[in-house]
Amino acid sequence: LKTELRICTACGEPIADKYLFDIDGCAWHGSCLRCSVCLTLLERQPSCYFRDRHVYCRADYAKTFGAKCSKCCRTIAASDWVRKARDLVFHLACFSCDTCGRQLSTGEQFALIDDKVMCRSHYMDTVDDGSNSSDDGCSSSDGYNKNKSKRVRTTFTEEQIQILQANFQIDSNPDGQDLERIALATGLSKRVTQVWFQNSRARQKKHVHVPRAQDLFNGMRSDLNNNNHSTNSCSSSNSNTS
DNA sequence: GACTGCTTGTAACCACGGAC
DNA sequence: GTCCGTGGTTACAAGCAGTC
Repeated sequence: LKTELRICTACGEPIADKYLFDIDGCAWHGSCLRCSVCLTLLERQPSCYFRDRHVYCRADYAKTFGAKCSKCCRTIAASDWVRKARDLVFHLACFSCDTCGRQLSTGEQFALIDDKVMCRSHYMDTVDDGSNSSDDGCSSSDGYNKNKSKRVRTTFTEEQIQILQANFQIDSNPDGQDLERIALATGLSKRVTQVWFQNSRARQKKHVHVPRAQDLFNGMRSDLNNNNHSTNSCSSSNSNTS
């Protein structure tokens, strides 16, 4: 509450309102506090950003001044999952080996050479090539085969699982565009997302079948109970089922 | 507590088939 | 031929029990 009238930074008019917005020494009418990019009214927003005498909503500030992914050079949104390597920041899906393109997982070892990310195996290849044989032929054409038996397992976060499961309930068989959208939302690669949906469909089928077998078993048990003194063959089939 | 071996769940992969 | 789905398999990671 001010005793002297202050000038609104946006409209230049004195502010006679009971309340005003004061950001870094500049004042606004509540009705004048808008994002300078999208013009969204920020009066009731939980936060806003102020830079070079311009006000921004959260999203536009991130777009304009936010960190950029060191791989794709696109802006990193506040909601994006990221990985950090030294002072570099990557989208989760962009944090992949520059040689083989494989997305790197949490806890996995990697190398950072001249702002390029390398998985452990390709980094070791590079080191080996430099120190041992300069070119033995096998690594140049298909060096990945050497490490093909080493399968790297992605560990999903709880949030990623929630997003995937929510989408699975809506559509268990999403098309390519939906897969890309879900991949973007989770920060996973499209391939990993696709495999997750494949496995989930298989799991669902499996779990549908298991209860039926259980029902069958329960049915047999109830039959057994109904025919209280049945023959030994019944009990033997019972044990087989279990 | 540390180590080992076994079991279980599941991500990733492969082979195959169908649709286009 | 390419793309995508399914079913089956492989390999990884975590949990658990047993042993020292």
